[in-house]
This record gives sequence, C-alpha cells and structure tokens, in this order.
Amino acid sequence: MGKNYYITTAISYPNGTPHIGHAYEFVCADAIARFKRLDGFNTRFQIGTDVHGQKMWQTARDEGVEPQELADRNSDIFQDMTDVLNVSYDRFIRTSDADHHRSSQAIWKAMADNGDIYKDTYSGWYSVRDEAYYAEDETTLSDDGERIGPQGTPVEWVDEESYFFRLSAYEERLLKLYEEQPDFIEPRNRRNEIVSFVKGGLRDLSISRTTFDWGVRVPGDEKHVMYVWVDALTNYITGAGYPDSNDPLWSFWPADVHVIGKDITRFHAVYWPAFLMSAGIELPRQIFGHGFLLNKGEKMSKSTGNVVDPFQMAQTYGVDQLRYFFLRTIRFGSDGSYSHEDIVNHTNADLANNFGNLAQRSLSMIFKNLGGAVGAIQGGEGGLTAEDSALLARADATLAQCRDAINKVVPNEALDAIWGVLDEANRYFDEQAPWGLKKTDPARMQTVLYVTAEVVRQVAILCQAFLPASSGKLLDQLKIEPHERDFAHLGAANRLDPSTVIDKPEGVFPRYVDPEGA
RNA sequence: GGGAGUGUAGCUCAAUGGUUAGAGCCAGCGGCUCAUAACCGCUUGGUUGGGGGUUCGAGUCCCUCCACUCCCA
Repeated sequence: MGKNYYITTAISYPNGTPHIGHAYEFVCADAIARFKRLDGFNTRFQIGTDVHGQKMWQTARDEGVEPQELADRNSDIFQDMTDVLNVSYDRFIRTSDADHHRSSQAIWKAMADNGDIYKDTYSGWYSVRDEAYYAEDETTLSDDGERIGPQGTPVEWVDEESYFFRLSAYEERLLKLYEEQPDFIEPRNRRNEIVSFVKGGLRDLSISRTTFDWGVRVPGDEKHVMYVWVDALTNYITGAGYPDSNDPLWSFWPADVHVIGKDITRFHAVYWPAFLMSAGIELPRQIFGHGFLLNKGEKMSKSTGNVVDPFQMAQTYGVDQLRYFFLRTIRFGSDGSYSHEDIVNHTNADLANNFGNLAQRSLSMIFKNLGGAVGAIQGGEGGLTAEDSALLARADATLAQCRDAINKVVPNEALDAIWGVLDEANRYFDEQAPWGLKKTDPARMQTVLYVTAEVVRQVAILCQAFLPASSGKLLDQLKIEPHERDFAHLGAANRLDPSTVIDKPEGVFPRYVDPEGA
C-alpha cells in the first residue's frame, strides 16, 4: 500500500433534505478521493451528517418526533444520495454514533486539561437558525418588532450558564499558522478573509448549552451539551479512531484536506485548529472552501422556488453526466452557475460527441473489420508513425497534468487535460482515416485502430475518478481486468494487450434529447 | 463604515508587464462517411466596465468612478 491520504467533506446538517450544493461538494471530494486511490494512495474518505444542535431539536419537536428519529430519517436520505451519486466514501459518519460521543468527550477533556475551558454565564442574543451568538449592536428590530440578527434570522435573549473556550488565547498562534503554512486555507481570497478576521481580535467562544439536551454531554457536567460545532468538527478525528492512538485508522491523521463550503470556512480555519492546538493534536494540512452553485446566476433559496432536487437531476441527466458538469465546468473554489442548457450542452458536446463517439467509432471498426481482435502494432513500436507516437506521448503525459490539478484541488483542470487528448485523438482518427486504409493498407488500418483504442483505454482509466460508472463500462468493453485499471497501468509500459478481442461495442454516453413537448 | 475580490467574444472561462488578447460552447460555410444528426477544417464575433496616469510597452501596475460578490462592523 502507498502513502496514506485522508480527505473529508463537511458533515451535512440534515435539518432538511439534501440540495444540489451538497451533491456538488460530495462529487468533487469523491473525484479527488477516487483519483488518489487509483494513483496508489492508501485513501480514506469520510462524509456524514451533523445531527445535533438546537435546530434539529426544534424541528423534531415541531414534527412531534424524537430528534434521533428525525436525524436517522434525514441522514438516510443524505446517505442514499451519496450512493446514488456513486460517492466512494469509506465511512458515512453520523454524530450520534457512539464512538463519536466518546471522541468528542475526549477532545473536550483534553482542552479542559490544558486549561482552555472555563465556566461562566453567557448573556446575549442567540440565533437558533445561524447557531450563532450576536452582540447587541449586530441585531436590529424588524418592522413587526421582532429582533433579528445580521443574517436576518430571529434572535432570542439567552442568559445561561455556559462553558467557554479560551479562543482569545490562540490569536497569535493562528496568525503564525496562516503565515507559515500559506496554503492552510485555500483558495487564497478566503485565506485573506480569515486572516483579517483573526487580526480583528478573537473572543472566547461559548461552547455549551443547557436549554436543550440534544447533543454530546459535557463530561462531568451532565446538564450541559456541547455547542454543536465542537462536536461537529471533531467528527474528522473520530473517523480516524480518536482518542485511541493505537487504532490503525489513527495513521490517517492529520487529514490532507477538509473540503467544505465557503460559508463555514471560519469554523474550520479558526475554531478547529484552535481546538486541536489546545488538545495537543496535529492540525489538518489544508482547509479548502469551495464556492456555491448558482441557478442561472441566482442564489438558490426556498423562497424563490429554484431549489433543485439532486435525485431528480441525477435521474434526468444521468449520474456521470451530472458529475461531469460539476467537475468540468466550475473551477473548484469559485462560485459556479448551472442551467438545464449548460448541462445538456456539455453532456452532448463533451461526453456523447467527443469521448463517447471516439470510443464508438474506433471500437466499431475493430469489431466490424478485425472481428474484434485488436492485434499488435504492425512492426512493433518501431512501426509507429510520427503521428501515432505523438498521440500516444500526449496520452502518456496526461497523468502528470491530472496529478498537478488534483493536488491543487481543481478537478476541472484535470478534465481539461484529458479532453485535450480526446480532441487530438479525434483529429488523429480523422486524418488517418482508417476507413480509407481498409482497402489500401489494412495493416496500417489495424495500427491506427490499435493506437486509438489504446488512447481510449488510457482516457477511460483516468476518467474513473470522475465518471466511474461510464468509464467502467468502457473498460469492460476493452476487456481490461479490474486489477489493470489503476494508474500504474497508464503509460508506455502497459499498453493495451494485443490479444484482446472485443465484443460489439455499445455507446456509453448517450446524447441528451429533450422529451417531446418539453 | 472598514476590508477582500470580481468585471475580457452571444454564453462559460484563459492569458509571469512583452508579437496581432486566446480556448470551448453556440452560429455560419466547406469537407468526410468509421461513428451517437456524430467527426475534421475554415470563418464570424472584443473600445478587456468608464475615465485618467506610470511605462519603450498595460487586460495585467497606480488613481478615480460605476456595477456585482464575499468577509467584518
């Protein structure tokens, strides 16, 4: 096994059902996880739900069910969605899991032992919906006399005993972290925001509540439950076996990257490293805050009714088609826009016409003219023309380009590189015109078909990270054994086996056609 | 109010201060017939948000204005 690689998404708050933004995050993280796995890393990928907090408690109460019941029901839907989207998680954690309670209590104790937790009285305005406290001057009175916070959500006065975390003591250490490890927060502009936030001064953080009991109990003081973010963030080390340093999973910590939405960067880039420093635990290597998906350039919200159901989208366009759209057309880290037209255009132009058709036209010729037998390159490697060699060299070089892109957490650039190969392969196929060679030089035709099939093989292997189901089907058609599908089988050292005999090929990327009357 | 960004072709986006600002999609023309109405070639398309400045040279740096986004208050 190769080096360890640990990647996580944020854990979703299952107060409602998943929306397309969740799907986007899961798919992008999955592409990276799959890529690392194929590239020989001993990879662990965690995803899950954050089921605690006052909001869940209240929603459950409103529905007349137990919080656990609500948590289970909605977490199931989130987990279903990750399965539908072919997301290859190793663990789907739920913060109600027993080991997670143990882990959260352990980190609490570690922080307390370090003298960073003290009990005091908290007085102030609290927004249940934001899970956040606000100062008086951050709130306003709405027209109907209700006090609302800066996000426009109602706040209520609370005056309760609470434990506090000495966040103020970590200001300098955090700034030092951002400076010494400039890629701790990516992309850059979010790093700048966090730096200026911390420079503005940090206040101690209220980290427990007594007004409800849905959460992880504070060790030694049962009437308190932990502030939801304390236990939520801890999920990342729970998944690595914390606090049991003998657990084999502990070798995965520190995580290589936490993939999160840009809205929760502060929790991950300020609170989380402070908690870990306090508890004496290594810090994750990187926090990557991705952008939001906009519907035709507009924010999605329940009030405008433009919220799209990811299950429905997967059904309509196909899972790999949806994954492709997310991964190719949006630079991870920037906001992205989607529309029906955009998705259809990319599905047809890139998947069906470019990749799908290249596979189909080359494999069909092999099936029809060679009885499915791929055959060897005529004359061995020395029999290759300059055009053949150039195309193969380009395909061979693609893995390195993809690695660069994945290490920068920009999958779209990996796909740009792959599609560059496909463009060239279509051009090559056209210029070589094997259908003309059929009569004039059948041996040459066979070499052209071999070279093209080899490029299709390499592209399909690379694409497994992004389009797992379709790529798998293509590799099936090429009779590539499961153990020959990782990245170690790319490049000149492992060409397509000349003894391969394929069956009648079938297209793996259908064109999207709008239903009649739509 | 303070701070950080963004603004480039109809659309989505590229361009260490350095030839004539590029690519994909869309559109138009031509070619091909292996293939999924697919593929290949060519073409149209730009006052780089406006104005000013620095420079031999500015999409890029500076000032200012406009529009939008985000963070903080």
